[in-house]
Amino acid sequence: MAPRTTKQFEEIRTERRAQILDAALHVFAEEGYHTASVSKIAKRASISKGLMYNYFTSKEELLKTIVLEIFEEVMEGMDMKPGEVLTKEKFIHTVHFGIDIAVNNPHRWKLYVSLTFQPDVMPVIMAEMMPHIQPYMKSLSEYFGKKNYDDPIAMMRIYSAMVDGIQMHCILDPENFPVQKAKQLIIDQFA
Amino acid sequence: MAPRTTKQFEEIRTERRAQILDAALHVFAEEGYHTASVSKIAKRASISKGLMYNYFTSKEELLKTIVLEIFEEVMEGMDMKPGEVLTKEKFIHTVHFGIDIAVNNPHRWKLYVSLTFQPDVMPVIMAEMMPHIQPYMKSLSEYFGKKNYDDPIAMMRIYSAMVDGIQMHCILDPENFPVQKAKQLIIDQFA
Amino acid sequence: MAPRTTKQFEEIRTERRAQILDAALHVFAEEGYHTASVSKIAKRASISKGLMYNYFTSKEELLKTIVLEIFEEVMEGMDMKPGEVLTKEKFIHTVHFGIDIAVNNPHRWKLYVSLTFQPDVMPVIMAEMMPHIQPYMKSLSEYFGKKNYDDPIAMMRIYSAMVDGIQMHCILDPENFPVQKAKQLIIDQFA
Amino acid sequence: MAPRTTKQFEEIRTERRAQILDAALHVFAEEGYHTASVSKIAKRASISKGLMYNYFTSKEELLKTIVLEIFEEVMEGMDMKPGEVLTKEKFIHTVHFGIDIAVNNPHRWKLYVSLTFQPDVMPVIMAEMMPHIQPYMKSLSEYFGKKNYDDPIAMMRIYSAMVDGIQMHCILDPENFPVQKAKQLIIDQFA
DNA sequence: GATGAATGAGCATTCATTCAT
DNA sequence: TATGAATGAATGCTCATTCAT
Repeated sequence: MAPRTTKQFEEIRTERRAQILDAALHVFAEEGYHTASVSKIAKRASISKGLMYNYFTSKEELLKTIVLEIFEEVMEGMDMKPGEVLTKEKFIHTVHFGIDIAVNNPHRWKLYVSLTFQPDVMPVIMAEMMPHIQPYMKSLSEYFGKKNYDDPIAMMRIYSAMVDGIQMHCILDPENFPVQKAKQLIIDQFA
Repeated sequence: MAPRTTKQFEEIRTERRAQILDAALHVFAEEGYHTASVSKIAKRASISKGLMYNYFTSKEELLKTIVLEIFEEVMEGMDMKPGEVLTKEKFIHTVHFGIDIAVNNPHRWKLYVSLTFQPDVMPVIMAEMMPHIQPYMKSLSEYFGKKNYDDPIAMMRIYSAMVDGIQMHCILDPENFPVQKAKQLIIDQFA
Repeated sequence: MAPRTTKQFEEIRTERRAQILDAALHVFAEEGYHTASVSKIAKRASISKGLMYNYFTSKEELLKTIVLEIFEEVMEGMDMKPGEVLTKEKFIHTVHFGIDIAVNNPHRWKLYVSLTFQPDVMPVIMAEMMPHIQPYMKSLSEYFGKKNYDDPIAMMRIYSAMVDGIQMHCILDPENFPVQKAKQLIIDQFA
Repeated sequence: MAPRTTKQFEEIRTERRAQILDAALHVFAEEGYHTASVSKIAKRASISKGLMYNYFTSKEELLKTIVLEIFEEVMEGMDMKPGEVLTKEKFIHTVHFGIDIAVNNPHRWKLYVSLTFQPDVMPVIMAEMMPHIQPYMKSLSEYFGKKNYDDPIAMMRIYSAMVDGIQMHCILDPENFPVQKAKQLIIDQFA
């Protein structure tokens, strides 16, 4: 019988990979990174534990991959060129996008935030992310500078904190949290 | 040797208990709840593992105790009677106190927040807390109602989210976060 | 495409086989039998794991094959007919050949010796070899008998032990071990 | 009830430790280091796997401990001061002792030799030992120098090889190998 | 009260081997 | 013939918890 073509193999791998990542994300979100067991992830992905290790070298790599994937999605969605000066429209788009992404990906976001508070897992990942976040924070500071705030960096920090708080509540109680109103308040306050 | 009096025993117990809780808090904060080992906690408290189990029935109980302790401290500090109608001064005090407590107890607070995102540990504790939080949220809603906001409950939620975000950033970057300015912004916005 | 002839297929098989054995030998020698993984062997032989199992039924068979191959090479090189009475020249040739084979095939020999000390793998192989070694040991005993040693079998054992020791050191430190001098000493002592 | 005294704890630990090392030695010798499982060692020592890790941090540490213990025993038994010039009597004692130790500790010695051929385990240990072996090799070289051999270092190497070969055969076939005769031959040849 | 030896279930990870294509 | 995805049993190791003293 003819062996599988390279393309067939690639398709299998791509699909399986996604399957595993999806399973991992859900199990991580449901139980937390440490409590989640590889067995459970494999079971949820309907594959054997061994196969998981054919795709990812460790439980930690699974985590890193998930976190970096959403991070890239965010950075891309923000669509901010390094050094770019924000217009009001762009700023407003940023607010909407930044909050919506948490609303639309509650699992991923929950995982992401929970990791921020787990001193043992994140340092490596955070270190990798920081350089990419810097320009975004700089753009924000400059935007606030343009608006004649006396301490634009402080404003940027407060703005970020408030958005993070809103994201948090969106995740923890998506049913009841008044997202739209919250966005409007942020925009009225900072834009 | 003269036998110890009951009172002496009690003193020893009280002190030991505090010793253990303090050790646990630090180890939890440094390594995260799951990564922290009972051995390490015992070592840090300079007692044996066995003795720890004489004071707390499990690692989880240690956690619960810590969380509930800070929770009680918060509720007490808020000093809000059920059904009480907030004055502006009281509201402002609430803002200050709520943020300061995170600033002054970063370890405890970090632990507290991280647990909020660990679905496997907290549910029990959260369930226990909820009834105590309700009246506080009600008081806030009513305060916002008095100020003629059209949806005071939504305001209360947004306010809470923003304060939580600020607390978070205070913990994660205590050096650089502009706490005072943030408080002022909150007060200007909501008081 | 013209179908391959039977002969062509055979050639491919022979070559592949050698390829695999060579890869296995090197990986075994570099990492030890147990540590070596089939994946690595396949990779080194530039074939798939599956194909390897088409040629050898197991990792252990790979090992057996390698060991038996060198064993046959040795027996052939010794060129000793069963029952043959050794001349001095033949004995000297035996010494040279026996030591040179280790010098010239350090990988194979190292593997061979290491297995001698791994009780879990060799018994089967050793059992298979023993009958072939017997006549060689007998010839040696008789040679020593002719030379009026009072216990020729003991001499044969001691001689073998010393040669083995020399082989060992040749393998472990080929740069510095004085092979020629060692051979001469053996010959002076026993021939 | 009175807690155990420190001395009692020490006794328990000393005994258990020996128990575990003994079990490990036998299992290693019977199955080889890699094939031996920690479970089996624990079972043979009649303790739980967990307890083993209370005494040794890893399977590898078990191995190191065993190897270093016998190594120290050997060095002590050789009783050779660094820089010491060997007398004939001392040299003869060395031969006897060096071979007897293998005869008397076949398990340990077998383990020791097998490791010499396992490229993945020993490097670290060997590196640690080398400095201690150097002076011993130097003393031997000097002894052979005194006897007017033209290349005393070569003689020392050949001597070592032969002794190693004899040790090897003593271990592999203790019943039949003529130890006494072998010693005598070595002494006649080199002393 | 106090100790730390002891347990055992659980976990991440590896790897020889099989099998559909 | 040839591939590499897939399996699953086994392994080293950890750690909350118990218990004899």
